[in-house]
Amino acid sequence: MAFHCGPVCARRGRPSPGKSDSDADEGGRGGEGISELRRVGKPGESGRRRSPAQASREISAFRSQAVDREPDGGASGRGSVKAPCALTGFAFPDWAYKPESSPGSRQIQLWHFILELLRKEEYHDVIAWQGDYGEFVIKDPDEVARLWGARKCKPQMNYDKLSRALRYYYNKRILHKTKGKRFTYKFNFNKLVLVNYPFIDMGSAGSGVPQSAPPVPSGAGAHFRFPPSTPSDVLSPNEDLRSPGVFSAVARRMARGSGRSEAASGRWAGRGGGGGPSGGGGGGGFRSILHPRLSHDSLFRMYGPPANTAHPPPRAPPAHRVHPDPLSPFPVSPLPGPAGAGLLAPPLSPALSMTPSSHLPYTPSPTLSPMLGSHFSFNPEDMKRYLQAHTQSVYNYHLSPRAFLHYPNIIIPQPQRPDKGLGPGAGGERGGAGRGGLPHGHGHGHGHAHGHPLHHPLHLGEEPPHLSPFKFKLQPPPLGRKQREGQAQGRPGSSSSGSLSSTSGLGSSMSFGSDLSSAGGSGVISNSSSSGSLNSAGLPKIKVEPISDIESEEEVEVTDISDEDVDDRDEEFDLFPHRRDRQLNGGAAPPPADDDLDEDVFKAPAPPPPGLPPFLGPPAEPRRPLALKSEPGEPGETPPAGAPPSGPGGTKCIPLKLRFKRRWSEDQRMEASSEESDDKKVRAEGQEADRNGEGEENGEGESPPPAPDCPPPPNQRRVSAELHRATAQLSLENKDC
DNA sequence: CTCGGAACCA
DNA sequence: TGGTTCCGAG
Repeated sequence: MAFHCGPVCARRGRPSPGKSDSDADEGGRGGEGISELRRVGKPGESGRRRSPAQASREISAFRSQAVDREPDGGASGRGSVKAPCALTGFAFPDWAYKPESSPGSRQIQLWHFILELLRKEEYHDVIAWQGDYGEFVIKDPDEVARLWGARKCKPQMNYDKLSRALRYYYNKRILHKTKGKRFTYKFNFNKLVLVNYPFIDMGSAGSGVPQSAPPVPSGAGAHFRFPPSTPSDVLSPNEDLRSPGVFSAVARRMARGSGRSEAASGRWAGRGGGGGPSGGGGGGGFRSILHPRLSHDSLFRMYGPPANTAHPPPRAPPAHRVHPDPLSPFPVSPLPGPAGAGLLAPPLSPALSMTPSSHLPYTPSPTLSPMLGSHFSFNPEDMKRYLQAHTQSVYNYHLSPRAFLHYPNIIIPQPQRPDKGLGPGAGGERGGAGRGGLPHGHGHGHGHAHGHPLHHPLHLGEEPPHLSPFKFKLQPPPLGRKQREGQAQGRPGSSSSGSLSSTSGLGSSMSFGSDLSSAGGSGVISNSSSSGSLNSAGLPKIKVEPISDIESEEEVEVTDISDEDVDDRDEEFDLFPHRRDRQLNGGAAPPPADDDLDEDVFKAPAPPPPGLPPFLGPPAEPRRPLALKSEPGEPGETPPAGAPPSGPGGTKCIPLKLRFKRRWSEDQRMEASSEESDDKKVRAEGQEADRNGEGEENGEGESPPPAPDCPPPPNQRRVSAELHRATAQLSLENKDC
């Protein structure tokens, strides 16, 4: 067993570059000796014989690490980020590795390592992407364990241990297990990305494309701060993961949002298509991503012409899930191969895949990308682009129309958010806006935490002056299974955990700055119209269109950012949006309406309570507030059974706080039952998906690519306008209340 | 196989 | 913090 622990191991730090081979030392180091004795017994890894090839692989693996770190000269230079290594293609910012930043992350982390292996073709026989986006299979567990052990200088490493480590990621949401499939796990790239790059300023993304404008280094006042957060932030499960509130939100949205109807069900629509292996050129990758349901045209319509004129006309309908690289979860293969073209950014996240490429302003261009060759990179720039794209997509695409309206300029929280400790008001998660704002509620908040607005194409610039950190986070911290259980038990009342408090913060809920308001351009509205799903999602329950029959609920599902947060669920997988719905249903009580509720809350006219700026009613915008809830009859708002009594009708007037509370309570309940929910959700989702015609990720097979449906009706805009109005009214009402 | 608790390490 | 190592349970 030769593990290469050499240099690498020696220092916690990263191996020095180049050393690759050297490492061969085996690890014998006693350091860990601890249990060697014990371990001895285990069969395991130890014995594996490796083929030379493997050996080489190992080496390369190590090497890659070292290499990766090269500074990139490129744009990325900014900040502490290190340049991605072209060689590896997979680069992480230094901080990712660095100890200093985060205590925890001094060394390479397992997920990094996994990703690394994944991106290397050499290891495809050992571990490879498979199935849904982000899903990978460990073909040779022992080998992977060995490699890992080598990297960590833990000769005794075996799959059992490695898998344990992997399981810890579940709670962090970095990974989750694909049930039913052996050795199959799925990355939650959103988390990874978001987590790591929460600070990225999306603002630039807006219209445009970053291409021309590389992200500005933080120094410049730009929002983009690179290394703001410490790595720890990055990964920390509780907050950290979420921290990227906005992003999260986005992600969620992506996942969930229209998701359900759209991508959601489908899994990442993106998968394939576009880009070819090479990443298809610039936009290609994304393009492929478009949600099946939406046509480019629609998108455009919805959002208006892409900011960049440059965009090529929408292509033919993207093939869903077609990927050049079968192995890769990304639309564009992240793999090092030829694909060089694929820029990481976009492809990176499976989530992205969901996004419609069309708008993406972002066009991957080699030039732009520092990492040309690389596919997956954490390079800030790439990430930024990625995120931007993400954002856009999210907002544009996945967010509810409402969201768009309101959040046109969503800002990403700055790295240093004060909010951390936010009080109730603050909302717990840092994440700001995205997070969903209100826990269930809608988030009206302003999400912007200052910062970085995501803009829509429509509104680019405005950033709200305020930087408030995101506040709303109602969600309780993600719970582990155990925790959940515990909660369940404990939580008779409602949220037991402290998280609540944050929740309570309803008020805290996100605050959207004026930004949001600004957003609204018509474009936004149109969005809503886009697909039924969107509508549903977006606007509060107004059914603009008869969406498919699918349960409106689902369709409705998500919507705003606020929803987003819906919490953990989302969080869990941003990637997997659907779950949430399921959960609701499954969840204890939540009546079908749950979603509604959730949404309701959000929907509720959120007149932002004092703390919250009105979600809807953007000041800036002339448009009137939407009727958030105009949901017809939606008792939706009404509290679910368990929910507090607000009459259906009455609900409208209910103070936001109450609403939030209710929502919160519900959530809590749900959470309690959540355990099941996952599975259930999954199933449900799957079902739904099926209904929709889209498959979900359920581990099982891949579902066929979803067919796009529901082109947005032309009148959507009108509708949306109406909605806005209604919203506004509601808002007013609420205020009164 | 998978999960997750617990103790422990760095 | 992020595993690593054991281990019992399903």
